[in-house]
Amino acid sequence: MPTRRDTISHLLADRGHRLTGPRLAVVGVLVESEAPLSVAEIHRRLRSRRANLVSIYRTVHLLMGMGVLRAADRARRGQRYELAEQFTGHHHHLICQRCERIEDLKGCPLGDDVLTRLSLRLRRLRAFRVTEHELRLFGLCHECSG
Amino acid sequence: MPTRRDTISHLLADRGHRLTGPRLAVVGVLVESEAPLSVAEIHRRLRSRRANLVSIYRTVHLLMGMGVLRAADRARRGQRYELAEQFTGHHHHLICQRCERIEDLKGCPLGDDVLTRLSLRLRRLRAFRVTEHELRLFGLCHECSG
DNA sequence: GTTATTGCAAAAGTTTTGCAGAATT
DNA sequence: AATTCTGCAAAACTTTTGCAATAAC
Repeated sequence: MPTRRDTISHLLADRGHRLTGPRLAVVGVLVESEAPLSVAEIHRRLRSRRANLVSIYRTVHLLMGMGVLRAADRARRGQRYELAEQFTGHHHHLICQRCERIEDLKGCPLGDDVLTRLSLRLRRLRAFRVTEHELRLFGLCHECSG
Repeated sequence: MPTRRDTISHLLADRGHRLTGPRLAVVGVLVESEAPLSVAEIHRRLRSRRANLVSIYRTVHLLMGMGVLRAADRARRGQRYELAEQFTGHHHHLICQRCERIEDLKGCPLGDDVLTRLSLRLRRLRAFRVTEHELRLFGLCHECSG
């Protein structure tokens, strides 16, 4: 059974990309990690010298283009802010992947019951206390899907 | 009935903050906006001259500290990346608000049925085509809630 | 041997900080 | 009048780009 590392290496090779030290190192770190990592964190886990920071950026972009990686926070240009829910009411977001428009979706597709059960379960099983949640629906807005 | 703008102005004043031009301008833009805005976008909407970029940053931080604003993408230090779901399986994230640890939550609290109905509804009513979704549960991890 | 890839240097973009002058209370 | 707040300048970070040297095929 091939490891995910091997699978991704072959994907790279098959598409004509070279299997270089920095690329394999970055893939290795991402495969081992149980959580999303920033470029700086990848660099740190490589003990700073198996790949230059710039090469990590380039490798990450290459892997994103191939669909092997995805960005956990997708804000491209700067953090975005909105009024707290005491002013806006509870809502979530529709995010267009093409034009980056963000629309509000009032209310909550997760019912109160689902949320309550989920919170209880996470508290018991993982000792995690949920205080807030956020649902983001990605896709194409009415302008971009027309 | 007081506008949200008035409510926030009074909150500022009550806590001893001064009601200055730049602050009121930033609050005004955020109250009017139907979507989260970056600092650069706020600046642009103010036609660049009612407040300096630096003052917008400071106002945003002030309002965040007061609980009036919240950040839509919460990554503090750089974008984070993870393997695509073809490698990890469908999952969501538990995010600790204290130590910023991110844990995976395998599976999906939104059932297939909820998701299907939601997608259909958004397509019909808003012409939005959902292709992906992401649920983030914020709270305290087992280390931080102990 | 060819060509893609790396690493350095440096630029571009975002966010933070220090400080003197301006504005609010 | 007393402070807080602003704007400028400049620093600290994160991310991107150009180019010569290096490494993969």
